Amino acid sequence: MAGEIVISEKPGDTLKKWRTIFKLSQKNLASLLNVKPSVVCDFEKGRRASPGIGTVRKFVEAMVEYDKAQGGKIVSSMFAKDNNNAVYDIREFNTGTAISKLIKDIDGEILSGNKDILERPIYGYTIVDSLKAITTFNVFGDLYGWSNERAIFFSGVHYGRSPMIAIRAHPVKPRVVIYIKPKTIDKLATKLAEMERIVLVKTELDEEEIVTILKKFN
Amino acid sequence: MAGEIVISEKPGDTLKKWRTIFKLSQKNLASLLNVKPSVVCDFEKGRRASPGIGTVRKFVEAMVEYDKAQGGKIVSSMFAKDNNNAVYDIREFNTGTAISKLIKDIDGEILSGNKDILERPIYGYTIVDSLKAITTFNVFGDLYGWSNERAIFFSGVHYGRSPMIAIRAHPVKPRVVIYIKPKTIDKLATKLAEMERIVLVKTELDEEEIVTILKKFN
DNA sequence: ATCATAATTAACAAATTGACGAACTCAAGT
DNA sequence: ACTTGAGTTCGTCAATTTGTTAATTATGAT
Repeated sequence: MAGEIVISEKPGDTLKKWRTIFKLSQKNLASLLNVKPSVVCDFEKGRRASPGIGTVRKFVEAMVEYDKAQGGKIVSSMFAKDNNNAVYDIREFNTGTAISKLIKDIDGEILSGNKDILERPIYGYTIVDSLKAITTFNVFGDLYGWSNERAIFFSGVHYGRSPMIAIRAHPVKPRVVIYIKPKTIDKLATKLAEMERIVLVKTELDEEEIVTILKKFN
Repeated sequence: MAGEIVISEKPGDTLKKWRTIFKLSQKNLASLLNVKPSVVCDFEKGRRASPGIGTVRKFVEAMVEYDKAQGGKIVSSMFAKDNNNAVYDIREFNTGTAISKLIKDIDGEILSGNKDILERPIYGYTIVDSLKAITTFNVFGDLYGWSNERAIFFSGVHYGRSPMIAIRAHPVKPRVVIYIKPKTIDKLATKLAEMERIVLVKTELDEEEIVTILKKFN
């Protein structure tokens, strides 16, 4: 998002694109930024050839935070494009939860990854149907504001290669990756997890059971 | 790179990080930008809190072009970390070559992807050992300056899933993906190619033969 | 201790940005 | 035909950036 704006020859157009994605009017966005609507328009229309990165940051942050306040619908919708719901569940915690607690609660088995980060907190999770995820959306969506302080569950995992490869290719990485009832685990997957310093976990619980357990988290 | 600079709380530090990665002194970089060294220092030290995105672009472009002029060593080294050479060959063309010509010359068979882009030009290629690539480096390296007007060859391909998934997860995509002597082609790979509007090609030539042929390209 | 090179800082002019407000266009409603 | 909402254009102006020069401080190497 921020990067895209900087790179594009017409930053204003990109800015506008994102504003419309977030379903904001110039007026709305302006009020989020505590400026007048004409300011937003000037930027979109490219009146300022080279806006400062501070301005870009403000725009991006305002939109992401606005969405978050609305329940993160836009962000979520990037996951679940086309109603083809690849995202089984997605939630943010209000307070951090230790990785180790989450693993214990879902009866997970650690397959690989850095054990020295097990006490770090995470602030949310996403349960993804691997295959659907890959075929229906831009994998993680290049969304600024997505922290890596979160866990990602993958269901429908065969060897566990593909999800880890997608993660490897992506600039923003989760802290924990959990495979739901994987058939087997490819050696490459564990190796990649180690390289990315991600904790790789498997669980034999199904999606429903996991959601029930995670409901208790706050 | 550009995005990283914008997002980081200390853009100056990030700028410096990249300058050192490209092994440039402030003086060197300044001369590439046709400014005095003190300007570079001012940015790195954060004396200019919010540089314009044009400035950021200039910095990034200067560094990448400088590297390219030196033979693209830094860029290449991002590919071939640890001397674990996953990149068999990498080159830029001076003039564009039509995708169709390249495919014909390497005796390629089109598996899937948009045929309406076959006459578009590409400006370089990379031959990658898939497995090594995934295990040894940040896949494509988040490097600005990498155009998507290029072809990527993958050798050591089994089903063709993994390379396409990596591409799907990555924001910058090549125009053409060529599998070198694949065992078989997974349906998912062709589907992803279509979705990404990438031309997916296979060839039975080996790396050496391909390089010989591409040597003639300019 | 000295010389050269790299990096930092300060002081300053010119250009640009960031913001405002007022006037204006361009649909949609009603 | 009138009103409302959304978006555009533009003159204005303080604050900031962009760039210069010159002086000062590390950091090495001999």
